[in-house]
Amino acid sequence: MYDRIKGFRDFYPREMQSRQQVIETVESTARGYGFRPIGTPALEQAKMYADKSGEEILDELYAFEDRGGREVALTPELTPTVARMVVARQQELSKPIKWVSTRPFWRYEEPQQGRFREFYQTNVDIFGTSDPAADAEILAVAGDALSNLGLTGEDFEFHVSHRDILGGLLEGFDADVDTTAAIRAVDKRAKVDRDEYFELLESAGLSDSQAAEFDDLLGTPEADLDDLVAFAGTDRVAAAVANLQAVLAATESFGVREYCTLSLTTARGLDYYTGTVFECFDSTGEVSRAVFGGGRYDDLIEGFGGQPTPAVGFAPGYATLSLLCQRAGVWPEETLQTDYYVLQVGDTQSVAATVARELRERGHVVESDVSGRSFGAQLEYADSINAETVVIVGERDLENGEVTLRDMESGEQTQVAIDEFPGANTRPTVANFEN
RNA sequence: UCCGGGCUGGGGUAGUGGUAUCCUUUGGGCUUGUGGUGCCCAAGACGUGGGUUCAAUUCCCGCGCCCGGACCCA
Repeated sequence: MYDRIKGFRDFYPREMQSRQQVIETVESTARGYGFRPIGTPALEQAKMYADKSGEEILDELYAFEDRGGREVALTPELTPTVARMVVARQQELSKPIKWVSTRPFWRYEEPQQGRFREFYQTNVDIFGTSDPAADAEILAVAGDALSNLGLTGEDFEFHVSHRDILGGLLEGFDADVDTTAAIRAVDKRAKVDRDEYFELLESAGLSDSQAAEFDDLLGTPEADLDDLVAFAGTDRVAAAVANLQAVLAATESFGVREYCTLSLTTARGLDYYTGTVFECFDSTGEVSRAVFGGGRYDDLIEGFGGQPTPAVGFAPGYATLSLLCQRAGVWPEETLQTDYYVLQVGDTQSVAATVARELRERGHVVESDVSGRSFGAQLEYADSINAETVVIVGERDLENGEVTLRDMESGEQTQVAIDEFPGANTRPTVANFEN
C-alpha cells in the first residue's frame, strides 16, 4: 500500500458527482454572464511568483528545477497566469476580457479546515474596465452562483470594502505610515486581541491616538460614508468613497445588493488589490475562515509589463464553499444517478445492447450486465447504482416480442412491445406504456 | 516549520503485554424471471520503522497520514 500525499485528496464517484455538480453550477453561472472558459498550465516560472511576492514565497510553493534547468513552480493561484496571458495578447483581445477557469492549485502549506495542499478554485475575472458596473457584475456572479447552489441571504454575506478608502485615510494622518503594514493590521483586526491590533497599527507608524481614531473611522456605517470624505478632505478618499457607493448602487440592479454589507475592516491580505475588495462569509460563523474573496487589482497588468489595464475578479475555492454548502444543507446528495439498467435474462446480450444503445442515443446514462450475473444479482446491482428504470430483456418476453419495464422506485412493471421501445419517447418510463 | 489530538478489515467499532469483537461492506451461493428482508460460504485490520520484553496491536521513541490550531493566506 502506498500512502496518499499529505494535503492531497482522492474523490470517489459519489463525492465527485456532487463536486462536479457544484462546480458546474458556479461555472455555468459565470458563462451565463459571458465569461469564457480558458485553460492554463500547471507550471509557471517560479520567478513569476518570487518577483511579485519575494523569494520567501518559494518556500510555500511546490517549486523545483526541471530537467532543462528551469526554475518552475506548480501554480499556487491563477491571477499571475491570467495577467501574463492578458499581457501576451493585449492587442488582439477585445475588451472587456471576461474569463472563467476551474482547476487545481498547489501550495506547500499545513492542511487545516478548508485548506489543502491541492485545492480547486474557480477564477472569474474581468479585464479592461474600471467601471463600477464591472465590480458589481463580479459581485453578481458570486451572488448568483451561491443562490443557484441553493444558498440564500440567510446563509452568507459579502463584506465589501475599498482599499483606496483605507489607503486614503491612512494618508490623511500626519505620520509616516507604512500603508501595507497598516492594512495588514486591519486584516488581522478580528483575529488578534485589541492590544495586539493597536500595537500593529502603531508599528505601522500611527500614534496611539491616531490608531484609535483610525479604528473608529473603520466603524463608519454605510449611511455616513460621506463623513470619511469630510474627515480626510482629500480627492483620493472622495473618489474612493464615490466609487464604492457607485459599486454598491450598481449591485442593486444586479439583484445582489441585499448580500452586501459595508465592512471597512475587510482588507484582504493580498498586496495587489487597489479598489473594491470583498469577502464572503458564512453567516453563522461555523466556517472559520472567509469562504472566498475578490476585488479590484488595477495595477497588476501594468506591473506585468502590459498597458495599464484595470481588472476585477473573485475566486471561490471549493474547500470552503463545500463547508458552507454542507452547513447550509444544500450540498448535493451523494448518490449515483443512473437512468436505465438493461437487465439480461438468458442469452439476450445482443437485443439488450441495442436497447441500451438507443437509450444512450437519447442522452441517458445506461448500464447493462458485463459480468454474466444472475437475475437477482443484476437487480441488486441496478439498485446499488440507483437506477431509475430497469428494462428487463428476457428470453421469455422476447418470444412475445416484448420487454418488461420496471420502475425501481415504485416497483411497478409493465410489458412493452420491443418495436415500440423506446419509440418516440425521449425518456421512456413505465408510465408511458401503462394502459 | 511549530503546537494539540488521533490512527484496529473498504467504512464504523470492541478489546488486550500472549494476533482481535460486533455491525456494515465486497464477492459467491440458496435463486439465470423479480432485488433492496432472510440464510449459508468466502474475503478483509492492529499506519510504519526502531526500542523495551520470553512475548508488543497494546508500553516508549522517530517517521507517515488524518483532524484541529498557529504562521501564512497570494
